Amino acid sequence: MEKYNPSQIEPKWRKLWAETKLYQTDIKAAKNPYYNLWMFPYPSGARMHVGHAYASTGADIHGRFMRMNGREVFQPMGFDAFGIHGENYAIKVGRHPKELMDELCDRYRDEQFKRMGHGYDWSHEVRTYDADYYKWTQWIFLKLYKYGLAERKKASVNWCPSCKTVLADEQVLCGSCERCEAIVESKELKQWFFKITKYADHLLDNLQVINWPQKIKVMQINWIGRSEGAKINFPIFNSQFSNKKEFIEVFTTRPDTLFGATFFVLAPESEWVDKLTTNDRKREVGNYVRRAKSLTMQQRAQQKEKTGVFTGSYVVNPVSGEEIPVYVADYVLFEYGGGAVMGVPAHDQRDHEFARSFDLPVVEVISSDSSVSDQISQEVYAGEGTLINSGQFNGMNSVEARKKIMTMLEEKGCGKEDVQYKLRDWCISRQRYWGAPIPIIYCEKCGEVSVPEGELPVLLPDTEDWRPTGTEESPLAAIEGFVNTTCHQCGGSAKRETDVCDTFLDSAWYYYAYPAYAGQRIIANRERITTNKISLPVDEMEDYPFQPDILKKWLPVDMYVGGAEHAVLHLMYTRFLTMAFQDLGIIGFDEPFERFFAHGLITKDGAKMSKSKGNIVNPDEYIEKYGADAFRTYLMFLGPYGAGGDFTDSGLNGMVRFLRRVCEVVCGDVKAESLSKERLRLMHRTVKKVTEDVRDFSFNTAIAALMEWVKKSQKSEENRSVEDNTFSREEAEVMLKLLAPFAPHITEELWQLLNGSDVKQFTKHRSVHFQDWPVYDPAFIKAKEVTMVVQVNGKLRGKVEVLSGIDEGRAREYALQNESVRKFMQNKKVKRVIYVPDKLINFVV
RNA sequence: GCGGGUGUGGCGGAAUUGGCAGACGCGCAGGAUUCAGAAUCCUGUGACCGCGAGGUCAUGUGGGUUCAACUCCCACCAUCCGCACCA
Repeated sequence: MEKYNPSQIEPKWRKLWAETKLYQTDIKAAKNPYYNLWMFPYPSGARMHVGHAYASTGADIHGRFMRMNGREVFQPMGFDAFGIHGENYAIKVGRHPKELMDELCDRYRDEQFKRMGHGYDWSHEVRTYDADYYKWTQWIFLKLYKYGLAERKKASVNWCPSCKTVLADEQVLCGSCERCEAIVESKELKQWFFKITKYADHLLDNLQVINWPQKIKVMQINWIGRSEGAKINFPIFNSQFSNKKEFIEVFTTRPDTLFGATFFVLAPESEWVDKLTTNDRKREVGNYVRRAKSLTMQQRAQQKEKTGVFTGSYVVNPVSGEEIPVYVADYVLFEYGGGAVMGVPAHDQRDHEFARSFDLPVVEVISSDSSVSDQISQEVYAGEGTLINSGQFNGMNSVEARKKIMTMLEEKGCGKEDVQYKLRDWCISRQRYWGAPIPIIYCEKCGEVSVPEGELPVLLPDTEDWRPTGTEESPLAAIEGFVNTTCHQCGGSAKRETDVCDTFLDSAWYYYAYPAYAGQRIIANRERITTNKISLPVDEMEDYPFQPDILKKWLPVDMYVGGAEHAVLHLMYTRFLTMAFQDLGIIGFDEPFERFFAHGLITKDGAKMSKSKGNIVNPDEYIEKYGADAFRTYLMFLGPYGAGGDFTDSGLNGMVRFLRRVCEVVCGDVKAESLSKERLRLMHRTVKKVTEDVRDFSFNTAIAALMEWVKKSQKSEENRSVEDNTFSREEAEVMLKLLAPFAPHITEELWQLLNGSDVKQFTKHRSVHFQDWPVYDPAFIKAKEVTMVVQVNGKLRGKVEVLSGIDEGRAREYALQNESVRKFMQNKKVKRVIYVPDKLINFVV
């Protein structure tokens, strides 16, 4: 091949691959299945981003590698195009979401993803806004509803004033909306929730058995936020209540500090506030609560000074018997631990700040066991230590005291062990248009009724008034033909739920749909569910989208590649859903992804890419100019795939140079028929290195090894003597196979040239992508002669070539033949010799 | 504040897990080719001293362990990410 011409060969091969259905997997017949999945993208801009190209390329390389290692790889693709991200973009450009998403998905697929040369099986493409898809999203909602995992309840929820909808906790980042960065407000609204909290421990425990990056596991652990402690009852001491034995419950992780509780604080939203406020303090407390409720959570957290007001009431410390004042303060969260806190100012930073503001007594009850200087440096000691000022528990270690105090409380019936979680239920209602309608109706007589499964999907009505209203109601609420319906139970008039599902529900189950999806629809299955773990008996026959044989063959997903930013969003929701599916008896496993790999992010010229900086990398331009192979390989060469890298335009030239050199080296006239030991060693070493690196997602070093191989063999003895730059046939085949996952087009072209194949007779078996991955022979890797490093006092003083495996005495002899070494050894006495066979000898003098 | 990560030439990054620091690539410099440029090829490229052979210093900073430290330990600094009044 004279010239490296990607613009000619790349489209040619993509066309042939499509025509021969090279990447279509036989879902039913596959014997050695491997489900390789990449987080499907959501179109939220005119074109695909370079981040999509980067992430998808790494996943594709993994899939190709597994295929060449004998697995039947299923690598589907689709679009997460239902939901707020796409809708926000539609609002921005003033287009109807349906029309826009059809256009964008087609463009992303046909003009962009297909040009990357990925081995996707597009015959199973999924789009989450297809009625055939969201029918099953609604079906999932109904299943969870039926078994008590979905419920409508009034709660304090996050409201994004810009997106005009509520959001789940996970979709609020540092007090701002995940999508538009507006500051989130809190509102008391009746919304639909999925009970993910029921699975808190299951989600936590399973982290120990899945092969996921530690980073993601830690984020999930922190998000679930399991705390072990106690619930303690504080009796109310107040003239208004003197006759009743009422008490307030608080949660604490430190019951050992109970003797140090000198005050009591309620969250402004707590129902106790009204009950406990004495008449003379009603006005002041009312004002404070009103003000607190008007602040966003972020504003509350950013206040420098702790604020609050006295309610006029007292509660009794259950161990010391002291009456302690009850305050209302906005530093106490209503959603956590019952919205009340016992104030221990000596051992909690926040309580200490509050006590200082209100001149409340500080009683030290834990004495630090560490040195005096440590104690002085810390105002508030939150660590473990010895109990003081704590009655019969004095002198006891705080860890032990914790248990003893809990036992005592339990015996007295005023407390018990308890576990609290930071995790809250998943709010899935959205007051938006572009989502799956929640399949529930409200009947005047029967109340809340689910839509019968046979009536699914509840179609999203077409309308021109689809923009968010800001009235706490979805635009669907204004469409009478949609809202008004009849109750299928009593036949009376009823109204539909008008909110739609969170888009994270759409994406929480898409990988179940891929294998079941063919010809744009899910092939449903009629099955009797029998293994239901949730107590309700299930005896009906019903349609469901999971065909047992396909499920068993393809799921769980073998490898999932995606961004770490979804750690507590998609990755948490989808684990929850899988666990729920198992408990519902519709699948037989509880983790969706056996392995997950989090890719890094790319920067441009050292800076984060952003429109304002004008440093956006548009993949199309680079593919056009350099070809997909060079672009792919370059992206993977930037840095470790898990860490990302920095994109510079000039770097691509180097990759084109490399691919051109590969063409030269593979297609020149073959001169070296039998390879020297050195050349063989080089080849086997490269196979080993590339195999291990690709297996470990170390794509950058795998490419470096291939480059090194080309460079070194060009300079080897054979080539120098014949003044030629070619590989032997064996080397050429191995090179093409090793490079094939990175540069699929050019390797296919060269493979066909090498084998003199006729393009018209191209089949799977003739494709380089269906060849067996090369194996290396360790016997060839081992060198007869090795370079031994000679050190004197740990400093490099010389190198000698020695036979591999010589003993220390011989090594010593060789080493001392080196002049430079002798110079440093002169007039010195050898105290010690350290010998590392085949590597190094060090004389200590 | 808490949790996790990272820190190596002009730049992106290597280093078989304690054993030759800087693989590979970009960039740069010199040379070949060319009327000239582009492209391509060859050579060089951490810093400092030296004409040279060679030497000294170098992996964020300071200490330590070791014959030997980018790698292990302690302290600190910088930076990125996540969480953030979770009792």
